[in-house]
Amino acid sequence: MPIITLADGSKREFSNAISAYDVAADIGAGLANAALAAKVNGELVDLSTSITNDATLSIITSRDEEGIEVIRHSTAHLMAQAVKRLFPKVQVTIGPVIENGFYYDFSSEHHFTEEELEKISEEMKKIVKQQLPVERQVISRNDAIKLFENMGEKYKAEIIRDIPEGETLSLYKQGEFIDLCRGPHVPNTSKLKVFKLMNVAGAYWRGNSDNEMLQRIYGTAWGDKKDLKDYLFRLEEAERRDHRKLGKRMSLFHFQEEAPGMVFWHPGGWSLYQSVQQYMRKKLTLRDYHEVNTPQIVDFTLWQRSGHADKFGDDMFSVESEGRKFAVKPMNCPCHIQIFNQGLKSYRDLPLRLAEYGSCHRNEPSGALHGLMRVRGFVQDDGHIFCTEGQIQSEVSEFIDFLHEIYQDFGFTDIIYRLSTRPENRVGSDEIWDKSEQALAQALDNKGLEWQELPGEGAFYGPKIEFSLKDCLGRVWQCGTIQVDFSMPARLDATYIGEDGNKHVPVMLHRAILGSFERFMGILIEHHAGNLPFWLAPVQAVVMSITDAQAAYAENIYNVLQNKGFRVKLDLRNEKIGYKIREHTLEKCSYMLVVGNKEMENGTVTLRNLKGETVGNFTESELLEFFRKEQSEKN
RNA sequence: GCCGGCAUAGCUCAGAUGGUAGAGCAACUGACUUGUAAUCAGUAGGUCCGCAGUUCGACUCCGCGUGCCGGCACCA
Repeated sequence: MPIITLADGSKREFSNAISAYDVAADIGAGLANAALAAKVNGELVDLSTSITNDATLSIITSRDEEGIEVIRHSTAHLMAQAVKRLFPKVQVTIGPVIENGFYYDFSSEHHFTEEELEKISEEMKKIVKQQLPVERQVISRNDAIKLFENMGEKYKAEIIRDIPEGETLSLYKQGEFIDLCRGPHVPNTSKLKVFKLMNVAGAYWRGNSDNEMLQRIYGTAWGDKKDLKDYLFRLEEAERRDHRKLGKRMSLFHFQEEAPGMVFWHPGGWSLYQSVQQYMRKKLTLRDYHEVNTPQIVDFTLWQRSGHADKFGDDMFSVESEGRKFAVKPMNCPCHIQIFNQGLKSYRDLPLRLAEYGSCHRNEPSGALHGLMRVRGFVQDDGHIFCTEGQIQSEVSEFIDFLHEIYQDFGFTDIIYRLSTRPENRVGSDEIWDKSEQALAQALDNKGLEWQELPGEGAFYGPKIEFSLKDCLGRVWQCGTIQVDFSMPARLDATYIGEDGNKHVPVMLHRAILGSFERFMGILIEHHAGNLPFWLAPVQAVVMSITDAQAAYAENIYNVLQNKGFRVKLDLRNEKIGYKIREHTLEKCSYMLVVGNKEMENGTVTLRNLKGETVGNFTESELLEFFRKEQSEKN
């Protein structure tokens, strides 16, 4: 006689075991119709699940986040069924839910085309119309292996073989299609109405590049049509922010074939770059960093000693001269140790913070290049903190505060924190790794930050915290980082004299806030959709005249602003004011200063911002005051 | 690097089935002296990514290369 407690706290008693679906039907036909899955005692299950004992129950519909996930998961199965109908030779592999949708990986000689996505989509709609019930069935591991082998699905069989013996597995069957799956799923294919297949891509079996390349079809699925429409609209909006498009339109930078992955910065882009760099310089000084500069090209032996050549030798650009092999530096840390090593250091010198806007080159795989986000030539806001073991905690903590301050100033508050721990290929003892990982985890916890662990993703010399931001399409890019390194200083003979009069090896913290300037520019451009805040805008103001009569007056205002250090342009062209405004708006110039006869008579300018609002009429001194205030917000 | 796609004027893009290219915007010239997102007219502009090949003939078809795009893998 199960007593079922519903989400609203009400209780219902039933005389026999009852399915979640029947409870929904008992509550109301509308709910039964909307029901996709159920949550029994907090566990997400199929609607067909039979409830035999007292339990709490909530019915999951497309209004619940979990309901949407069930839809996406079931839509992945639906797509696999359609693919198998159209391409019987194809083998299925896995089809998980991802943010905003799902994918399914197929093994197939035949390569799917974009047009075939249409056909697959049509077939999916047919299956929806057939209203096939989706049935769960429990099966033993051995029977499952046999079943899929008989179907010729060797990938599924392989997946099951990797599941520990004795575990019960579940199958889901809809019509002729059977898939191994944990579930839960919608009760019937008729529930899957709002989806769109997005694109085809290659993906390695089990994510390993030594394995076969499968074909992945990405799709999106939603609870109702409006949500799908909104999603597709958001995608379009996002594409409009793409830094590669804006960079071209605003003439900030370009790439060309002769220098793949390396940026040609145009005046506007370089202005932005310089604004960011000068801002960082001020901030670093306030935090007791000392800026240095080290060679671009350094003998390969140094990279061998540091351990980089072993792991990354092939990814370094190298040059040869008089029989010596040099590497174009891929990073700055070994060079900073060389500076540390000059002269005897005392514990009193620690922590010693060295910073460099170090230009680095890495021969990234061609397929990895992506606009400004992933390049071969870049500059880091790099820094290395040499300290004692006891200073790690406070240095990391201070660094996180520093990073937050900087991100805040640039308008970033949505930060993803991740801790990458020891990889298989590494240097240093396990004790040292234990200590380093704990130090970083504790620093994050002390700040009350929510973080995620990435096991095995650390650098070869130490664990790291990664601070990531998202691009316009939701792709996550690492910008900031702090890494604990107990190994490299020893490899490169760094020592200091401790309180005890003996030599000790310092700990080195590798750290960056922006990461690479290039990537950060990309993120900045997308974050602001090109409408950079005043203090960063390549062109802060354009002075424009209505007719020739105001030319001298306009030029004077232009000169005053320029002499005060603002980035200004003058537009005296014989064009209509609407034409000039349109052009400078598209160029994303922060303020437009219009001068006509009215302004000339009153000794003012009319200020218009990028949103198209008239800010007001300003005299010369009022204007300077206004701009100074805008500028000083961040500097 | 791997799988797939793409590469035409400064930019955005048209150009079935092979017959050596076209629009809009931008540029240039001229007229217009203009009040808050496009004034009008005219002119010029192309090794159709590169290299080979098939063909009487290739922007178009085949091959190789390069770059870019979407993923995957990689990311000190």
